[in-house]
Amino acid sequence: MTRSAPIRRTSRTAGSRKRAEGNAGRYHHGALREALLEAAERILRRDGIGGLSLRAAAREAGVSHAAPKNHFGDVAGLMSELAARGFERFAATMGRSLQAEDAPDRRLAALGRGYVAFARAHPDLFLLMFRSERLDMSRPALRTAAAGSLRLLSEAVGARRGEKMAVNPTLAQLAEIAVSWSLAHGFSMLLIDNRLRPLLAELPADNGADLLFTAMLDGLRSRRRGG
Amino acid sequence: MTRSAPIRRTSRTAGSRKRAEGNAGRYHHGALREALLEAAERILRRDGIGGLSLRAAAREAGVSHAAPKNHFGDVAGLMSELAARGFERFAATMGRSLQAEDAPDRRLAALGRGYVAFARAHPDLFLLMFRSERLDMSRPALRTAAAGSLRLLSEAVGARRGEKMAVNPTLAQLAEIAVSWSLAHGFSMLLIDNRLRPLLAELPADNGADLLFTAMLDGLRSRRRGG
DNA sequence: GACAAATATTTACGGTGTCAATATGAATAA
DNA sequence: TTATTCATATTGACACCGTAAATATTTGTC
Repeated sequence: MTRSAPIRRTSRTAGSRKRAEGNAGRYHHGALREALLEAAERILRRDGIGGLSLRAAAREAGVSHAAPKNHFGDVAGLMSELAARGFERFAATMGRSLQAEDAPDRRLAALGRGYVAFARAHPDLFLLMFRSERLDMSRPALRTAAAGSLRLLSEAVGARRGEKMAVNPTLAQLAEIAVSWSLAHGFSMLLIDNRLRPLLAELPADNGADLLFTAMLDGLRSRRRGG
Repeated sequence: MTRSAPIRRTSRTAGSRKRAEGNAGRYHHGALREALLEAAERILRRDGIGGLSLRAAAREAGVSHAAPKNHFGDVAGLMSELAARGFERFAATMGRSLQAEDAPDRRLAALGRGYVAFARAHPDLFLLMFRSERLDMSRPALRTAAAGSLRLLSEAVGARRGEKMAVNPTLAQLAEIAVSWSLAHGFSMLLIDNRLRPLLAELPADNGADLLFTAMLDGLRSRRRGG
């Protein structure tokens, strides 16, 4: 993730640079789109998904409440671009998890752990990424980014099955993708919505979720051997 | 001070019944709590979760926007009571699914199908039931109703394992509960959020979701036998 | 009938998204 | 250089939203 840090130079030397990066305080911000996305992500972390609004992002970025319209159109636009970035980081997280393993079945399990780890590390971003009613799924950036994450899963499943994923996947392939996805997604959702508390209450407080998820995968594996 | 508005009286005969059911239009509604819950559910169906608000529910019930406060306190109160009712019907749906089967493993599968069927039949109510940020999980009605649904699942898993669920469940038991729950929940969420579209595009349009979910459960069963 | 408690309304405040009108400045052409 | 055009930002308005305080009305109870 090589994103150049936004240098907020408040000096007014600024010269005649195109799209200066640190125009805070000027009438034309210069890099407002980027600044708004960063502001929105900051809000998401600090105040949760309930605190994120167009006006809040504008306030956080230090511009007027209507300024975001030029860059995102409406609130769904901002949310969707933010979600798209989320999916990119999501895929990166799972990609790193994959690299740590070699055997195909272990790689699929690692993908699942990466899925859950991302949801736990960025719960509100994760919620936003899957809150369709606040998103505009027709946005190319969002479509592409979401599709990228799905491809990761699809290929990991194909590898585990020792099959190459063709244009027309079989029902068994689709079913295994759906199983893996539903398992990781359901666990993540229930976990960050605090719905697993009754189960986690029976487990060590510090790493109960990890323990439980590992036991879930182990249980499925032992089933395959005839449990 | 002469205020013109509050005459309203639509001239029903309206004897002196206590808690009459048809008090619409009177200053004291008589059964406003119930009416608000029904109004809210109607809105949820008609306008989706984005259209549901305290004021919208009051409007739909024909009372002033501040009237709900007496019965639910705040917006989380209304949402939570609505979610509690949702969980009761949720449990009833899954209970009916259970009754249709006899063998424990088929009963667990039926529970999962009931889970998904409810989510598809009442998508916005289902979303609300699991949207923790808009709920007050400390409300007894909601706690109780949610716990009831979980107990259904817990017992179905216990029966499948041929074990009685004790006060202190084992890790393997917890793991199987979490697997079943995560699977049904993740599939439901992804389905009603339209995230499974890439997968369903490869399947018949009319019953692709059923086909896929069945294939998922079959895949897991065949694993147990050594696939 | 008088009075207290419950319930509903009105009014007000600050928050939200979105739109239209306006202001500013950067880029471009003359 | 100067003039003009166009993208970008601000301002103000409107209709929603949740919540609170003050007020009005009805019900229930002495």
